[in-house]
Amino acid sequence: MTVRTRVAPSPTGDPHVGTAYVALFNYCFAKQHGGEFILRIEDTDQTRSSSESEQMILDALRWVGITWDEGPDVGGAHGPYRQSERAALYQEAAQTLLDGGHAFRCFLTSDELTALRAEHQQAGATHSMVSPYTDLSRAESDALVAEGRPFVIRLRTPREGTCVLQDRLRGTIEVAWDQVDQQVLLKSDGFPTYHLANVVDDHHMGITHVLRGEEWISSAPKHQLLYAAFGWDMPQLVHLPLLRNPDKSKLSKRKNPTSILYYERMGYLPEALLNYLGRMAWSMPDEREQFSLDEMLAHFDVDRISLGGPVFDVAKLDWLNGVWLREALTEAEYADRVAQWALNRDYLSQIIPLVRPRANKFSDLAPLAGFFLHGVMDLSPADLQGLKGVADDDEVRRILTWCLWRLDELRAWDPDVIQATLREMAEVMGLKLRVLLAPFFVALSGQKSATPLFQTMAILGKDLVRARLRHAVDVLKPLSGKEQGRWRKAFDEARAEHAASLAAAAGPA
RNA sequence: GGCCCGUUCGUCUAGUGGUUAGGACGCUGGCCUCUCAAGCCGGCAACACGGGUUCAAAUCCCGUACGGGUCACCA
Repeated sequence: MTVRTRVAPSPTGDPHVGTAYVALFNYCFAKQHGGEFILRIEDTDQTRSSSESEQMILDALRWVGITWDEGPDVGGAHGPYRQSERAALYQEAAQTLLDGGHAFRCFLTSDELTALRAEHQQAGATHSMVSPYTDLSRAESDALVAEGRPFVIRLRTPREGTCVLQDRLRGTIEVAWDQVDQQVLLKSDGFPTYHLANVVDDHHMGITHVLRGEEWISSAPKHQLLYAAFGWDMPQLVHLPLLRNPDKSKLSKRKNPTSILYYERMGYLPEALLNYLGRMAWSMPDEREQFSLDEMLAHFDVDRISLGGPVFDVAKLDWLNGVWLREALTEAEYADRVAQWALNRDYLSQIIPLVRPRANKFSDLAPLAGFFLHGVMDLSPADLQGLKGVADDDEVRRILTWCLWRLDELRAWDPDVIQATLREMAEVMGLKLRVLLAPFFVALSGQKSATPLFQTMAILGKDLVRARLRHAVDVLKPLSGKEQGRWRKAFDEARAEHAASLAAAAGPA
């Protein structure tokens, strides 16, 4: 049997380092067994998935140096590799489950569901929730469908006994069946949830080993149930420990840069980033720190994965990247990489329109545009103090924090959108645009004035902007947990108020 | 809160019954040196706790504590 593994990202945002981490382990495992590694796009969430995100994820994985044998862009014998293009398969699978009595239609509306959930919680129940439609006869169920009642298809779970699972790294895991919920398999929009699509695809794509994040352990019983219902062999499960923030929580962009694009932008070598990810939860048998993908592949041993969740430590990544830069590249390669990074026609041509009006000679460019080549800016509190129209440190922190939150919601990232957003924030906060923008110039360029802000932000990119703004806040005083809560509430209220006043102004004439 | 997973220096880790518990990052002292890095040499620093099992436990078992995940028509 050929070993086949996969990574199955959901195209709902920036390419995450966690995706590269999981991909790396899957890749190494498959390749070292002479197997195949597949990339599948899990875009069953119609409201959040986007093709831009999919493209970014593919590009980012390629950038770090991971390649796949089958995938949406390279094809393969088990396609299509995008779940949105496999809808019929899931419909059919759901029907099979329904017919076999392994699933049932649930006609609960979302309001009813919410109410039920609240009740369930209130009662302090220690088992999972059971739908009132669980035991509806097929005839009754069909009748409701004929009436046109919307429904979802849920998994029928045993209410007693114990589910026994095997995890390659953790051994036997036992879960009482009454803890397993009647997971929605097919949503009312006809799309499958992760659980159904994942099992169906892994089977049809011949996946033999599933290396995935630890967060999936608790849903493994459902998956096992599905495999059994279909009469399929279940792949071997390997739950990898989750990458963590310094505070040990699951790595999140609120607390740590998580986008691969950020690391690319900061000037890390893809080889170094991948090398670093390979050091997360794993080590070379001889404990050497620096190794290439091929070297990792040659020595990889899935059973030597350690289980404590590793903290993603940028300081060590910096050191490792430095080792690559100093020792692994020739000078010529080094020059090429620098050019590739930022000193290229493409990047310069974005910057030049902004600095050309301001420069009288090329040597003016360094002070004018040097910040385009920086990581986070080297700031002291004084740099952010005494800005005209800004009351105090807390106001600067509040401006940056609120705008950061608002900016995080943006999908598009271009000068117009940024401009509209910041103008809106000025209104929300009751500040003149000029005043609101003042801290931005300092945070982003290190100077009180710089190139036009909105274009500048667009060029710097969302990730770097986020990092610099957050750094500026931290330089004054990091946001405490308490402030975070208070400010978030005030932020939401101010926005609601602003929206209301807009509505009133535009109201019926 | 229920359930599940985890726990070796601050961080990444080696270690699978007998080790002075090793390495790496960071921090720190020194050497080198036109400065700063880099490099080299040294230092600080860990088996969460409590019970067992055993001649012997970081390693096996049980509890406790702590951390994490999960309880969505998101993945």
